[in-house]
Amino acid sequence: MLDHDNRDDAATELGWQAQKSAATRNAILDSAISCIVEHGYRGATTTAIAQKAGLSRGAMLHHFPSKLDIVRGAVEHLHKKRLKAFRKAMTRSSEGGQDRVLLGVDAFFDHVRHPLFVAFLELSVAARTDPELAGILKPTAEAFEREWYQTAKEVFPEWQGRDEQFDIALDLSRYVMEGLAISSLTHRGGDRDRRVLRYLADKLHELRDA
Amino acid sequence: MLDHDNRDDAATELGWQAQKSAATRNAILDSAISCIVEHGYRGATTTAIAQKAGLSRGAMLHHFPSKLDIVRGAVEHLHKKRLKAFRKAMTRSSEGGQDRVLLGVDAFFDHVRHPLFVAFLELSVAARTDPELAGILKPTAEAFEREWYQTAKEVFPEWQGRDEQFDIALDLSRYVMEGLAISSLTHRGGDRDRRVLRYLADKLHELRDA
DNA sequence: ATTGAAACCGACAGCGCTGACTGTTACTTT
DNA sequence: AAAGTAACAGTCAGCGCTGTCGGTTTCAAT
Repeated sequence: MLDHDNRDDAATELGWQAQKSAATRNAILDSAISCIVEHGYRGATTTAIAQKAGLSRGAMLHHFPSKLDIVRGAVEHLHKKRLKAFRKAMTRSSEGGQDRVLLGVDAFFDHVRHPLFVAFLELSVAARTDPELAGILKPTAEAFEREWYQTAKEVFPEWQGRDEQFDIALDLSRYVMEGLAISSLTHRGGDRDRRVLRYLADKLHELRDA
Repeated sequence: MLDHDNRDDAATELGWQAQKSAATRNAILDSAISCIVEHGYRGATTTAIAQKAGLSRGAMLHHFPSKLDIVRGAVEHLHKKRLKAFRKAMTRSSEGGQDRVLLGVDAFFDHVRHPLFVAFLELSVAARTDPELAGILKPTAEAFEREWYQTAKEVFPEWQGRDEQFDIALDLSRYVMEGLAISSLTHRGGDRDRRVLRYLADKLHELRDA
């Protein structure tokens, strides 16, 4: 009765249906994020999401009864992926034993140029004029920020005891990076952007060694 | 034939109709910007714009045949208003003879917290996924940046001859400010933001006196 | 094998937005 | 005074998006 085909594989443990269900749910949420990146939040229609996910609208609305449910799931999904990517980039940058600050700056810069950040930006802007979305996004964004802060602290233990400088370094980096990211939406940043990043890295060194 | 009622008043010189036409055109463009701030770019429908401007949709479509025409006008309108506000704030800050850098930082910070900047941000983000809007916005944004740069140079003549430091100071300020502005869409910036601004002002002093 | 449920599809009605059209009033020209 | 033009209003059809509903196939349980 309960002995013949489970308990050996973490994947099949759930049974075929549940497994497939989880797979299509993931496909839908990935598609939703892609569509937000590609068409903007308001342009990410259920039709487009279903099409890119490879199923019919009816099927999709079986997994997520309404568009708001998709958004809820997508925001959560995005949060996890973004945090994971950030962790990976940061820990990898901490392994190359050279200039950890410089590597961190590069990793962070890649982070804000990544499509996942674009999706988050799109959601943030849309949430400003969409109370329902704001209600979904706000707690998740706050959680992200906390975990992001925690991760940064773990990756850079050499700032131990210099809390104030570290906070300033983090905030400064974040604002410069995000400002750079949105500005690069309209204008093509070339040498001047690189110069600012070099200056930023310089100041981060100062803050660490001060 | 050409002697009886013009040539005396700059306002009536245009005649009643042309004058009223210009007034309603302005009202429409103001309303468009307001609606973008209030409902986002995609939410700024012709219905909402006409209503807030105080006329019927039909009347509005007499002045601007299509929505794209409204957008064209609004972008231009926004550009002028933003530049004017920036100039005013900057020159005013340069008059108070105390710490010009600090006053400039404050003025700039006010600038990115102003609704006009929100409108511009909304347009920038929307333009990422809307080629038609991008075609309208891009040249105007580039012009704004050039004139903005020029104004800054005029207002702060004491940086004369320190071009590289000045460019870094400007870019740094801009990215920090804009990053701060978009971050404040989601999270409530309190003391930490003030601390970063103080740090920024500090570094600007360094750049000037280095 | 049969019953039940879950994944999936296609069609439908409702709604908001856009742009085109006709009609009305006020001003301008000769 | 009459003809012409500009400002304005209201209605209409077309289109895309959302959410609901009935129908079909595939898996799971007895």
